[in-house]
Amino acid sequence: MATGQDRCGCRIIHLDKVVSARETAISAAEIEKLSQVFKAFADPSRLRILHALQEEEMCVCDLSALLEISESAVSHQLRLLRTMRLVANRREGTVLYYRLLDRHVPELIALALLHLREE
Amino acid sequence: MATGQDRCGCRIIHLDKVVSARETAISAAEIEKLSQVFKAFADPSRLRILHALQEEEMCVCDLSALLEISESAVSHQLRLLRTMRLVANRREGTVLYYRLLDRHVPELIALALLHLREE
DNA sequence: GTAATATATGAGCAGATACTCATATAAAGG
DNA sequence: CCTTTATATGAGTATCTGCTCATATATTAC
Repeated sequence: MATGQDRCGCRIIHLDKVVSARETAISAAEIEKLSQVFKAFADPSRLRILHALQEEEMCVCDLSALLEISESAVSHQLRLLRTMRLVANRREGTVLYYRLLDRHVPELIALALLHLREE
Repeated sequence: MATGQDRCGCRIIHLDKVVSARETAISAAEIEKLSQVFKAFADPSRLRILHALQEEEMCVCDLSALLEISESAVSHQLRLLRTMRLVANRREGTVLYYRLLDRHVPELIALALLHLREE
């Protein structure tokens, strides 16, 4: 494991802090996944989709009308959310109804909103 | 307010759902701010910085050593987090010590981690 | 004052991202 | 079978982002 001192010009003032931070640090793999979760929430269109689905399942063209963006754009975002396992769909004829797949989604949005509103 | 029907090719299958979703929708301004909050968490380097600062305040070069990225890169990320009012600093001589400015930061990270680990 | 240290900041660039547009697919109706 | 409807998907593109590199600033030591 590199200490950081063996790298060009990389000084450490408080080695103890760095060492103890390394001990409690989240693994690189988990950090990567974590950042992708937040990335899923880090776009206005996806946020609005996730928030709308909190109330009830909706199909692509309804979401398109709600957000006032193209159905293609909605579909692309839904694919990303599907890949992230945040939403799932159910087919009824030609219509696909999307729903939230995870109870943490509303919690994360609510917590972030709380943060905003306390500023 | 546009109903969505007056736009080229924008169909609505379930008008009732769209209308009720519009009623409970978060305002555009808040959606924008919300997405920026999540964006602040949506990068591995920033996540690691925020997580490290949960334990104790740290200076730029310590964070640089911890993350193994340049001090300039850390400084740029810290500026973003400062602008977002997620961190603040205190000067002691030439050293700037950064700390978390918001109690929701650890909560958001913990909640997202919980989500990950329940998969 | 000058030099050194710790950090900030602007420009520039490679990669990521959120859309558009055209095309493909899947189910239902005829 | 062919057509329509609802959605998916690939390519292309403009914008955004996270870094590097060079330079600027602020504080301390001399």
